[in-house]
Amino acid sequence: MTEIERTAPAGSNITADDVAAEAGVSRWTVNRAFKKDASISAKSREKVMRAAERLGYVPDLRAASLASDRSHLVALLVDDFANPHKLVMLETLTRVLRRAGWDTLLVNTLDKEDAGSALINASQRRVDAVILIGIQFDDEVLKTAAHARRFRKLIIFARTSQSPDTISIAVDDVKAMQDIAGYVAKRGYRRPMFLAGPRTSSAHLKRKETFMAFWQERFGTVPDCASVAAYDPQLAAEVVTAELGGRGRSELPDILVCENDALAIGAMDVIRHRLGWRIPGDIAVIGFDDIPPAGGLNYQLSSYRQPVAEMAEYLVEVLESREDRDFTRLFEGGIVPRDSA
Amino acid sequence: MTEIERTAPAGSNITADDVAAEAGVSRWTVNRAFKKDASISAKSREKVMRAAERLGYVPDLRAASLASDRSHLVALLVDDFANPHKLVMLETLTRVLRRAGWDTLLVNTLDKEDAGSALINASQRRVDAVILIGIQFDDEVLKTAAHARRFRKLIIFARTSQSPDTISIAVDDVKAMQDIAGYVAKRGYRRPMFLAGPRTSSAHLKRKETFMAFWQERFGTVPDCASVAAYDPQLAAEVVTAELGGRGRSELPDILVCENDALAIGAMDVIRHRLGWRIPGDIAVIGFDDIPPAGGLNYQLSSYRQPVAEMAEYLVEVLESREDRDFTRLFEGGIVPRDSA
DNA sequence: AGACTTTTTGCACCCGTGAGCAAATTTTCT
DNA sequence: AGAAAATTTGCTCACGGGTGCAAAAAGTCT
Repeated sequence: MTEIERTAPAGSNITADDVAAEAGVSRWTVNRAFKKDASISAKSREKVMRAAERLGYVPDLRAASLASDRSHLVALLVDDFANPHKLVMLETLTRVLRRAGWDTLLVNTLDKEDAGSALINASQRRVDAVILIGIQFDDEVLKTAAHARRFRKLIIFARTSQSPDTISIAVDDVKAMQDIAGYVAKRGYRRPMFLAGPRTSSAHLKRKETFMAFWQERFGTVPDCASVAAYDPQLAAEVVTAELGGRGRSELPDILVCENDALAIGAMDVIRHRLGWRIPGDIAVIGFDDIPPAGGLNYQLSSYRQPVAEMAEYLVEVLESREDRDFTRLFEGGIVPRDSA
Repeated sequence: MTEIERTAPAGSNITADDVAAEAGVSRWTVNRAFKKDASISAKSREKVMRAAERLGYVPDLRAASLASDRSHLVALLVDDFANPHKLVMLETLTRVLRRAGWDTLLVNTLDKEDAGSALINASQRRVDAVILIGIQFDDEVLKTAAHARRFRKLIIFARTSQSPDTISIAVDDVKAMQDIAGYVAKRGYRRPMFLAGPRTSSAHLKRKETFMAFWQERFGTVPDCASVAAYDPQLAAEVVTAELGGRGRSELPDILVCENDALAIGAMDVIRHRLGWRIPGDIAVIGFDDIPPAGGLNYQLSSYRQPVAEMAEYLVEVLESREDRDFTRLFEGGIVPRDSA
């Protein structure tokens, strides 16, 4: 190796020491140059940055994280990839987090048993926080999490949980579902059927309960109800076929209130193409989440939009705050009326 | 702090030293216990694991990565969240990678200008490889990548690139499109129109060119062609409206060959609901990727399925191999015929 | 049992950076 | 100019674990 070698040979390891030598300062000055709000003169920073540029140096975040005990890294645990809404959430979260200087580890929680090992996975990378956006995180899993916990914050996003040591950032499901129920009633529907998703003990959506309670109180009747094992349009299609197939028009509910759009879309497909009814003529449909296809020409699905971006911004605030007590922060969205109901 | 403190107080930092003390061995024996294929007796491993369990110890992968220069971490750069196929790819990749012991950093490349800084981002985490699954990575970006490169491998997934130092893992677009063109011809369609996605200089899909060439050679005519600025159903809808709106039935192409399903689905929506034609009666549609809704009741879209899981398995092989020359590995999928064409 | 081979264990040194303090330098004020 | 205050810089020690070798322990053979 000659001394002339200046430009970074691809793959080599330029460290702060190399830059320090090049710039004629100490290693610590180099590190300070890369740190915002560090105590360093504009002149030396400039000098360092120039040298770093020449050598192709970027600080090693592993070492930084090791030394400072802050990784600026979060783990996103996801298990529910059949729901198109997940793509929206992933996009929003990664965008907002990255803008704020946070990196995201995407962990696919393969199945329920796997949730625990996914948490250990995250622990080993020493993430600052774990964010759960999935459905199969029950109390048991969360308890495991609390045990082997090597991260400061456990955040449930877009869902609320009663578990201790857990932060929830979600839409106010009760308020939202009351809005929907009110909308359904006001539009004159009187024989609703509720299409629910899977039930988990923790991190529960209170949508079904709220709707049922509302309806019973208002009209004294208990609506029909069906449940789907996952937020998957195809599964929803099967359930709706089983429920509504063979019914005459008069036996049909007048509206299908769905726990979210993934279910609603599967239901709409069945209603139109397998059962041959028209929407909203024969039966109306309303969903939740306002996923992209809901606004498309084909579905024109009335839905409820969560302020996902706003929730993500708040998530960043939570990550950046020092305190780590548990709490729940609720947001409010709004109904997006379209043709389907 | 008393000496009685045994169980890990949540958030504290148990290190290999602590476990070593607890198990009555040296720190290195502890680390060996956690390393597969390490030179350690079954007895001491057992002893160590028991102690680790008691204290709630898990090895720190930051430190491991720092010391060994292997992070077992990859960065996934994604920019194209409007395409539902991305969700499938994300699911498959994260699942397969995790099974093989690799963690995934999901980086949302906000826009074209941002691609460079996304790469630096990944570099700072010292990932072992960067995987690109997006559309806006042009030669310039890739050149930047090659420059500031702190990772061993740059892999373009589900797309091919001519860039040097770049590994491509993709479906054989030429072969695939020839299959599709053959299928279209055999089904008797004679006035196709091609709906293409955005063009990028590098990492190009050769689908359009292949289809055009095939058709010209076979029938001597050059099919109509339209182009959409992103793989987004909504954008596709606009383009198709502009192209086909106002045409009479006889002026219509008899089939719309789409570069992928995201475009096809947007096109189908317009054709049915805005233009009022029937599929495949008035105009047929064929896509690419076989995204979930393609198989749903509503679309029943004929498409081409890529062996994504198989490609992901191969990706793992590439990650695990030592050599880092550039090459391209092509896979073969197959047409999934449905009602739309 | 003694000599030799194989397995297991311990150790020095290194990976690249941060926190916090003391020394050096610059700026400000009288 | 000289002293005090403010800013900048360098340094020690620490973060947690991997590499490769040497010492120790265990197993094998005659």
